[in-house]
Amino acid sequence: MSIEPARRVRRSPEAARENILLSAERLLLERGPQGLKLVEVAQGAGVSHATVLHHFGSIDGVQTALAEAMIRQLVARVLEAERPDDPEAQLEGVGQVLFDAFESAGGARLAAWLELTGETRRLTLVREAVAEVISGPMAQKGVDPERATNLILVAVSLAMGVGLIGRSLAELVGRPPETTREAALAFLKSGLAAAMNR
Amino acid sequence: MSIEPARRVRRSPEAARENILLSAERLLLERGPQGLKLVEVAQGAGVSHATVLHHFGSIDGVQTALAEAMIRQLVARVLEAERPDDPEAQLEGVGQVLFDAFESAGGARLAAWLELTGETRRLTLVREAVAEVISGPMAQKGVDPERATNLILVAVSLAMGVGLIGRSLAELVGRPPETTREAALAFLKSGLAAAMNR
DNA sequence: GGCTCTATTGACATTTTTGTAGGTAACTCT
DNA sequence: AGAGTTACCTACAAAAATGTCAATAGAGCC
Repeated sequence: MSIEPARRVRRSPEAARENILLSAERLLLERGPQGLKLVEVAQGAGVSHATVLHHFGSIDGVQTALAEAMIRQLVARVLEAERPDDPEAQLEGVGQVLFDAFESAGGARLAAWLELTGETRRLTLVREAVAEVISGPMAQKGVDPERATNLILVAVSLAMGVGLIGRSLAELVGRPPETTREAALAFLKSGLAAAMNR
Repeated sequence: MSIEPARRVRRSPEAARENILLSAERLLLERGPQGLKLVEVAQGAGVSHATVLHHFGSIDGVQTALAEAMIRQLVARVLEAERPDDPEAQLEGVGQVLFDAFESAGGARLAAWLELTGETRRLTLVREAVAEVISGPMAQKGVDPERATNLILVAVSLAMGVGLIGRSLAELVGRPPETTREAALAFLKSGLAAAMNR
């Protein structure tokens, strides 16, 4: 019996990259930064590691591309909250969405990873998103930019912290995992309300 | 000229371990989890990498020990805030200290690292610290345990987020780096006040 | 069908990282 | 001073991870 050469799947460059990045993201999320190895990424994507190199040049290339892709996702997700025309409803939902974004799809873990890796330069997209919120719904509600900025800084930081350690923290003190998130959301909401009424 | 065998420093096992962990911590903080290599740790500690293995068995041993040591530090730092006998003063300073703990000495980065690595089991110490605060100053001020827990969850998460991305975030939107921290602290303080008065 | 283009791959080469073994030297105790 | 203990080192070995290269095989086009 002859050895069958494995049947190849040939993708478009874009599809190939996306496929690989998907595997990389999965790995990053469930194994941590340490688990981002060339061969594992390749395996998870169902291709040889040479293919990964072909598309990204090096393992750093993969990291960089992954970071960019994830950030794009994160920002897009947050900005979706701006859809409704009513600024009131927008702000109502903004906290919700913010928390979702950082909690699901590993947003917080992404940010933490970026920080730990020192790749904070890559965050231009985030700046733009923040600017958009400040000049958008915030301004419409008459919050002065200074205060609006502060609020956003706090809200994002909080979402980050909650997304990262919220669940474990709650479980650690014997509460259901969503407790942190709910408490934080309530806390944020009351703070927001206080800031708007003046 | 003869080759001088390098003069050896002989430490006690404890001192040796501490020396090595110090180097490891430095590396973790400035290079990220990826930078925690056996030889680099050894170099930074001024010993051969074989010595590191002698004391910790493996690179994982180093990681584990480091995590434990750092957590111990973090918790100790937070609990220091309980020194003053006056519960009012305690709560006044608790936010401050919490933020310090997570910001300086890489507390937030440690926590993030733990999360990303999935070593969250190791956090028993944290649970104890939280319990202590709840049954200590909080109870004395008459805050019911449920609400106290929620407050702590939020405060810790916030401190975490601020410690991790606070500075970059502020700079990202063109503010001085301490802005996030100050805003968060103010936000937290007003929230705390609200929670106490009822 | 035959041609071109290139995504894909296996096999090899290199570098990095981790781990092992045996001897040496610093310290303590008698 | 001599002996025992063990932290420490150098040198070597093994494994893991990254990267190179030439050949192969899908897919579109003539």
